[in-house]
Amino acid sequence: MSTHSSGKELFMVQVPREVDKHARIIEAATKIFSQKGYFHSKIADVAEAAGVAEGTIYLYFKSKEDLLISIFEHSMDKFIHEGKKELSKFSSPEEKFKRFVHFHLSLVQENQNLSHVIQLELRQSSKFMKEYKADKFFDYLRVVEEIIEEGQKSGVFSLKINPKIIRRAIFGAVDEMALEWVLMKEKKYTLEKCADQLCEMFLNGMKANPQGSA
Amino acid sequence: MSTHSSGKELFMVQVPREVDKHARIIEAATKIFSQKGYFHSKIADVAEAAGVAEGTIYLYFKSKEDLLISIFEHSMDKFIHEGKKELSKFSSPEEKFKRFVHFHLSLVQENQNLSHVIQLELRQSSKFMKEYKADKFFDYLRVVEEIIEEGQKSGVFSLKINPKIIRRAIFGAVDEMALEWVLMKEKKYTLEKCADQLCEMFLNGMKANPQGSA
Amino acid sequence: MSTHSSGKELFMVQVPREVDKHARIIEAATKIFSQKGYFHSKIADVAEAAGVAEGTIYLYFKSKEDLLISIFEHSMDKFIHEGKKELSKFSSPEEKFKRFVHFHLSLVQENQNLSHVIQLELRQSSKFMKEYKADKFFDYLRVVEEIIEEGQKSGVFSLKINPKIIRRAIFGAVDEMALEWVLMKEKKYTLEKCADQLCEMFLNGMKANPQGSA
Amino acid sequence: MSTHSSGKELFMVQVPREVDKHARIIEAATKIFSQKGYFHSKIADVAEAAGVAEGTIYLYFKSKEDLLISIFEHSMDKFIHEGKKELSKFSSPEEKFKRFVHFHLSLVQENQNLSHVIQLELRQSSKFMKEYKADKFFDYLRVVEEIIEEGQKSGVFSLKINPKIIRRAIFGAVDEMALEWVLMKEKKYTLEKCADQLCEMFLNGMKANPQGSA
DNA sequence: TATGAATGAGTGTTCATTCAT
DNA sequence: AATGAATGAACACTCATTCAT
Repeated sequence: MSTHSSGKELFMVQVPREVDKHARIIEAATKIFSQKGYFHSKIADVAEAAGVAEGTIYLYFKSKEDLLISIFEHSMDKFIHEGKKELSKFSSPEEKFKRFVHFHLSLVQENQNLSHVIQLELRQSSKFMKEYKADKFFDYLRVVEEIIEEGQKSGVFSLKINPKIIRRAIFGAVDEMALEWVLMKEKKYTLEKCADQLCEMFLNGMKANPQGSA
Repeated sequence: MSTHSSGKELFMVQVPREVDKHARIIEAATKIFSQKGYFHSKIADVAEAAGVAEGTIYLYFKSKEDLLISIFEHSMDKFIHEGKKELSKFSSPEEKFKRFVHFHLSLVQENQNLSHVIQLELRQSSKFMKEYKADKFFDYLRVVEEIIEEGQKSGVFSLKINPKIIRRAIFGAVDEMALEWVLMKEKKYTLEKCADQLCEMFLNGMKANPQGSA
Repeated sequence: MSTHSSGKELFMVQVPREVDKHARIIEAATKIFSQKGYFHSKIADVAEAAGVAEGTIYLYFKSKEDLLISIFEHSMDKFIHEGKKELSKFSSPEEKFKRFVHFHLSLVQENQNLSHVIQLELRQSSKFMKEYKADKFFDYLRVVEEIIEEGQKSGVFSLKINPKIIRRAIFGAVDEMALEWVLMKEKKYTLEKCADQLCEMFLNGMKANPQGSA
Repeated sequence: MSTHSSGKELFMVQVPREVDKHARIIEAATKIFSQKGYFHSKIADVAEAAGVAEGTIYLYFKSKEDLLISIFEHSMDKFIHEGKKELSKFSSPEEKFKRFVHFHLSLVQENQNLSHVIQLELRQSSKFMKEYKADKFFDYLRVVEEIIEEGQKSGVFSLKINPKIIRRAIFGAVDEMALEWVLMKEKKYTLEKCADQLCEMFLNGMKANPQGSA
């Protein structure tokens, strides 16, 4: 869309900023919400950042809360889809696991504002906490769960592991890691480094005991 | 508590129930904030729950935000102190680690409202995020870090582990676990079970390689 | 009406459906205003009911208030004209009076939405209250006044009656009657019945004293 | 209440304007609503006129609409009560009728703003139109109905009169009269004069035919 | 100390009106 | 002429905070 904007202007001079207001508002809101926090952000702030009038926001979103939730919905589908595609390139569960960790962390790195909003601000919406969280979020968790189960079946991950419990622990670890990194002002280490450390520990931790050896 | 208040007044005329009130307000705020969320909670709600007038809250706390932060401060000192005491009973880093996980999870279990506030609501305060988080929260993280370092020194934990990174991953995993458990309506498994799974995985994950094998 | 529109276009190319639209908007506004009240009606509602775009309304009416006032103007000319025509069929003042009451009530009955708007919503317009009311409305009142005066001259109505005062009382009675009837959900009696009762009372009330006494 | 305000200030300097804020707000709202119309009146206008802060209004009234309805409720009880008391002084239905007309008109005269609000602005409230109107307003109408029925029983009013229909006609006539008078800038005649004209006409109109005489 | 009535700044949302197409 | 997306001024209502008692 934005990739051929220069070409567009050649013969469509009169469509100056009409490039999907919906997307522009989402983008602006993500930035503002992540900077100031949801409750401290005013609709006027978002409107200004998006370069539209306040009223325009209500043409695209029912309410401020709807806008917040839309940020989440808008991104999650894409991420889960991309994530699955990324993982499908690899067959070994260990490799998949590494890819998952790297993918999640790089996603956070590349979408820091969005991550911030999803991790922190979204919980301000009681509507979201009641209605949405389960669906999309558990889709995401299930990806981890499936990797673990696959590894257990192929004998590389210990059968002692309860995938339903550990999937959440892994998510928590990866996400907290990401959050720290996002909030960190002077980055002390790369996310790559973090990813490696995490993978090393988790893969070791879940490794099936080399029972045959004894 | 209030049953011997008349006796108290005999020799503590000037501290009749204020100490009591401070605590009662903290307690009420913790409950209300965790139920409704910080921004959706009104000072009037807290006042009612604490059984005091709205104005009274301002005799003990500078502002609503100050009250929120006070909840954190009030509890962290106690928890870190208790945590260190608990851990000091054990000498092996592995045992200490297990204790830490169990201690944190049981703390969450016994103080669900407080956990909720600290984990979610506190981040609403920009003042907290800027000024406080580092101090008390990192004190808490440092406990984990020290256990890891101790384990590395004594040769039970791998030297490949970067304590500064992994401490946060562990905290994230344990805390997310706890959060899930707190939010779970029908508890599908005990926190003990979770703790065991976490310990198993982390201890395996951090274990020093059986060097002798090479 | 719309059935011969193709023929119309043959020699009236420049007035294709505008006349139609003006009327359609008036009609739609009358319906919407009477259903929801003037302030609770949105231009968007009227536009939808009229089957035109919002902006189109502003091609025919200066403002929402102008639209409201136009409803009144549009109908009053017709009604006064029809009323006078109807009354002119009768010569006796008493008969004229009866006709007037019946005519007004049947007008209300047949144009309930319009009546509602004129009786209730129109007063929301300060412009109307200041500028218009006098003109058209007093034209209407004058019809009653003239009947009374005529009756007084011909000796059937008492000279004690002050036509300027009583015309308004009569209008108020008839109109309140009509209003009640319009708002009444289950019609308890016909407007004919009401008209008869009103005429009976007013005609008796205005009747000249039995002159023989002097 | 307001009659001894000067005396009050002598020894109650510190209760300067505390004289029933509820009443002061009602009074201010009545004035503002009648001057500008309900929808054109802002809460800020009412607050300023009442000498209170905007928020204070919401301590006494749930909403702007509630305030409007309260104006009505607050006055109707009093008026109906006073009206019945006034009427009870007289026994002849004709005299009662005259009293009713004079009472209503003088009420309007003395409470012009209030009359305006009740007659015009109140209808803006859909809540009122649905829930309240029936109750209090019909109480008022019933007073007229009872007078008519009493007169019919005692033989002074014609049995041809349907009290349920005529009560409304009378109310409409009296009220329209009052409304005209309220809106009239230069009063062309006294309300007394109007009252006399109305009574004369209605009493004649309802009079039982002197059947025996013929 | 304790109260809670009063304050008034602050903001999400609406909707009549405009104007580029 | 017709459209309807965009505008932005306007306003009811909330609620943290104050302060007279």
